[in-house]
Amino acid sequence: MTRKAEARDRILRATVETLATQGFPASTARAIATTGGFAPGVIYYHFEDLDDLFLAAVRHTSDNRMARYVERTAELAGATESLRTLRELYEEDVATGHIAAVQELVAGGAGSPRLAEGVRAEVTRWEDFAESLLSRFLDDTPFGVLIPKREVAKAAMAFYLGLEMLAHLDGDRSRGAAIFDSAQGMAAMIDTFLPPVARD
Amino acid sequence: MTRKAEARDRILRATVETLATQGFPASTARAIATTGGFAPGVIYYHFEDLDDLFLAAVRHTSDNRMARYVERTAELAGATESLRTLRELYEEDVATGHIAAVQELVAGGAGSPRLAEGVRAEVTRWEDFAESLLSRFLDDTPFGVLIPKREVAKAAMAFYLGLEMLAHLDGDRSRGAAIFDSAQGMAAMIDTFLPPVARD
Amino acid sequence: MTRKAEARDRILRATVETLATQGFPASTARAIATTGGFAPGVIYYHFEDLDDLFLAAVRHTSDNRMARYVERTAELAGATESLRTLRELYEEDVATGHIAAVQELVAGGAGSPRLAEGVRAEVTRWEDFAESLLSRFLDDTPFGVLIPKREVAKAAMAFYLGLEMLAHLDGDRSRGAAIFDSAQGMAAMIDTFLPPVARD
Amino acid sequence: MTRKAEARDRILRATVETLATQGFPASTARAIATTGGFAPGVIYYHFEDLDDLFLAAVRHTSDNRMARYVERTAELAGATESLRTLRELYEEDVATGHIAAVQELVAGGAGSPRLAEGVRAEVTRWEDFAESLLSRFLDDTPFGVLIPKREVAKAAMAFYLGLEMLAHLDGDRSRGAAIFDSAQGMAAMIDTFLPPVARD
DNA sequence: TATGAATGAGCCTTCATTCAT
DNA sequence: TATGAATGAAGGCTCATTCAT
Repeated sequence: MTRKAEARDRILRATVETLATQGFPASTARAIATTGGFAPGVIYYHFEDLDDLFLAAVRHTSDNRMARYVERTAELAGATESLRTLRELYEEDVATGHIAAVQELVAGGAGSPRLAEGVRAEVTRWEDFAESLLSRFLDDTPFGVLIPKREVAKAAMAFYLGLEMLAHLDGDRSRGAAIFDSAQGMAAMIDTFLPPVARD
Repeated sequence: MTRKAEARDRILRATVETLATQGFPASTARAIATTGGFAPGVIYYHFEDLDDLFLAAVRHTSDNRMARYVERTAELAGATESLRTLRELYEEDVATGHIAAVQELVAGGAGSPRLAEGVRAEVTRWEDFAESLLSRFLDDTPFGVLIPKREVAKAAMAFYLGLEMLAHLDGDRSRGAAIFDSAQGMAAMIDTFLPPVARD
Repeated sequence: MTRKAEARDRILRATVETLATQGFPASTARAIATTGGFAPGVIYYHFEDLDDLFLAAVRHTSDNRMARYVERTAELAGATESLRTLRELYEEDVATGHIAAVQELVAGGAGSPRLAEGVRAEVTRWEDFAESLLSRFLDDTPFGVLIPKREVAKAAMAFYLGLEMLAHLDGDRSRGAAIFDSAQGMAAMIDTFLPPVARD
Repeated sequence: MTRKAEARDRILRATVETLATQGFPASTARAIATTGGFAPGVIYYHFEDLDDLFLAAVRHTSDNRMARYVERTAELAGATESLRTLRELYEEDVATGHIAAVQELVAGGAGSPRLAEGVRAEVTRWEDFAESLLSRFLDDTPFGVLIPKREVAKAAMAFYLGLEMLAHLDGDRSRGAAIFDSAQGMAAMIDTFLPPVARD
C-alpha cells in the first residue's frame, strides 16, 4: 500500500469510528481529524469534501464486511448453524462499528442527494447479497416459490438498520442479542422439519 | 382552543412536516419557521428550545396516531382484515408524515440525552401497544405461549422504523406497499388454518 | 397618588431592584417585568423605551436617597458623629440597592448618550451635595481654604462608586464596612484636635 | 514570536481597545473583530469563548502594565517625585486603555462567575502591589503602624476604578488630571515635613 | 390600562472549506 | 503531503419593541 493509500485508509477508519461513536451530526471534519489524530486539512487533500469522504467510508466498511460475510457464509448447513454464524457476523458488525456507521449515513445522509445515491447503492448491494443467501437456502425447498425473496431481503435490511437505530437510542446493543436468542428457538424447530443438507 | 394553544399547534405541525420532508439535520429553527410561515423567534416564545419543541412534537404526533390506532384496532377479526386495517393505518402514518418525523427523531435525536429519553418513552409506548395487540390475537391460540410477544413487538418497531428510513433514502414509499402486498398472501394462509373468531 | 403614578412607581422599584441584584446587562425588559410581577408590555406604556426607564429609575432612587441624606445630615456635630451617620446612610444605600443600581447605570449605561447624560446629571447633583457638606464642615476651619472642595467631592464620588463596583465583584459588601471601620479611628483623632461645634 | 502567538496578540490588543473605547456591553465578538480587522471566527480559533478571551485580555494588559509599574517605581524618592511618577504611569494607563478595559471588565464581567473570578485575581494582584508600595514608603516612618495599609490599598483601587468609570461617563479624562493636580499640593507639604530618603 | 403574542435584528458559536507555508 | 490559521455562512437563542385584543 502506497503512502497515499495508507493515509486515505487512516482517514477512512477514523471516519467510520467517528460516525459509529458520535453519530452523523457530530461527525464534523474536526471531530474526524481528532479521532484519527491528524489535521482537519488533510481530509481535503484526499477527498473532495465531506460528502465524498462519507461516500468512500460506506464503501470502505461495506467492502470489508462484505468480504467477511462472503467468506463466512460460503459453507453453511442447517438453520441452527446458519443462525449462529449470522449472529457472529452481526456481533462483528457491532464491534467494528460497521452497522452504526452505515445506519448513521442512511439516516443522516439523506440531506445530500449525492451521498444518498451512494448509500443507496451500497444498501442495494447488501440486499442482493441477502437475496442470494435466501436463494441458496430456499430454492430447493417448497418455500422457494412461496417466499418473495427480494421482499424478504429488503425487509431484513430494514429490520437490521432499524434495530441499530433503536439500539443507539437505547444506548446499548442488547436488543439485537435478545432477538437472536428468540430466533434461535425457531431455528431449532426448522431444523427438525427440514433436516440440513449440504448447501453451497 | 385558546390563541396560545393554536399557535403552539401550528408550530408543532410545522415541526412534524419539516422533520418528515427535510430530515432532522435540516430541521433548523429557521426551516421550521419557513414551513409554518412564522418568525423563528415565535418558537422560543412557546418552547424552551429546539429539544423541547422536538419532544413536544413526538408526543403530539404520537398522541394523534395512537388515538387513531386504538380506535381502528378496537374490533378486528382475522388476519386478512387485520392486515388491511394495519395497512390503512400505515398509509395514514406515511401521509401525515408521522413515521417519517418519529424516525428522524429516533435517528437524529440521539445527540441530546434529553430528547433521546423522551423519544425512548414514546417508542416504548408503541411497543406496549404492539404487544397488547399481539396478545389479543395470540393469547387464545397455540402460538400464545410459543411466541415471545415483547420481542416480536420490539422487532416490529425496529422493522417499521427501518422501513421508513430506507423509504426516505429511496425517495419513495413503495417499499412499504410491496411488503404489505407480500404479507397479504401469508395472511390469507393463516386465515385458512386459523378461522377468525370474534376478538375484542 | 393616581393609579397611573402607582403603576409607574411599581415599575421604577422593580427596575432599581433588578439593576441592583442582577446587573445592567441582565436588566432586560423581561427581567424587570418578572421582578415586579407585571407584563413586559406595561413598561412601554409608561416609558418610551428602556433608556427612558433607566433614566427615570436613577432619578427616582436618587430623589429618595437625597431626601434622606438631607434630612439626616441637617444637624451634625463632630467627625465621629458625622461618620456614624454617614455610615448608616451608606448602609441604607446598600440595603435599598441604591448604590448598586446607580453604579450599574454609570458603568453600563455609557453605551447610550442619552442615558449617559441623564446619569451624569444625577452624579453632578450628588457632587454638589457632597461639596456643600464639605463646606459646612470646613469653611470655618483653617482647612477651608486649603482643601479643594470640589475635587474632594468628585474624588469621594469616584471612591464611593468604585467601592460598590468591587463589592459587587467580590460578591459581598464587607469592603465598605472595613473601610468605615478604619476611618472611624481617624475621626476620633480629628475630634481631639477640632472639638465639634454646632454646625447647621 | 510564532505566527500563532502573533495572532493571539493581535486579538488581545483589539479586545483591550474595544473594551476601552466602546465599553463591555458593546464589546461583542463582531465589534472586537472589526476593531482588529479580522473575521469574528478567528477569535474562536484562538480562544474558547468570549469569557476566555476577556480573561486573557485582563491578564495581558495587567502583565504589561505591572511590568512597567515595577520598573518605574523601583527607585523613588520623596512624595513629590513619587507622585510625578505615579501620574505619568496613570497617564500611560489612560493612553493604553488599560484602566478603561479593566474597569469595564470589573463592572460588566460580574455576569459570568468564571470571568469574575479571573478579574478578582487580577485586582488582588494590584492591591498586593499597592500595599507593597505603601510599605516601602511608610514602614520606616511613624505612619507605618498607624495606617492600615491593606485597607488603604483597597481603597486606592476602588478610587482608581471609580475614577475611570466616571471619566468614561464624562467622556473625557480631565477628572484624573484635576485630582492629581490637587494631590501635588499635598505632596509638597509632605516632603517639607518628611524629607525624602533613599528607599529601595 | 394591561396583556401577551409576534417580529426582526443581533449575539455567540460552530463548521466546511480554503490557502499560505 | 501535511499543517493550521483564517473566512463566511449559518445555527440556536435572546431581546427590545410593537400591536391586536
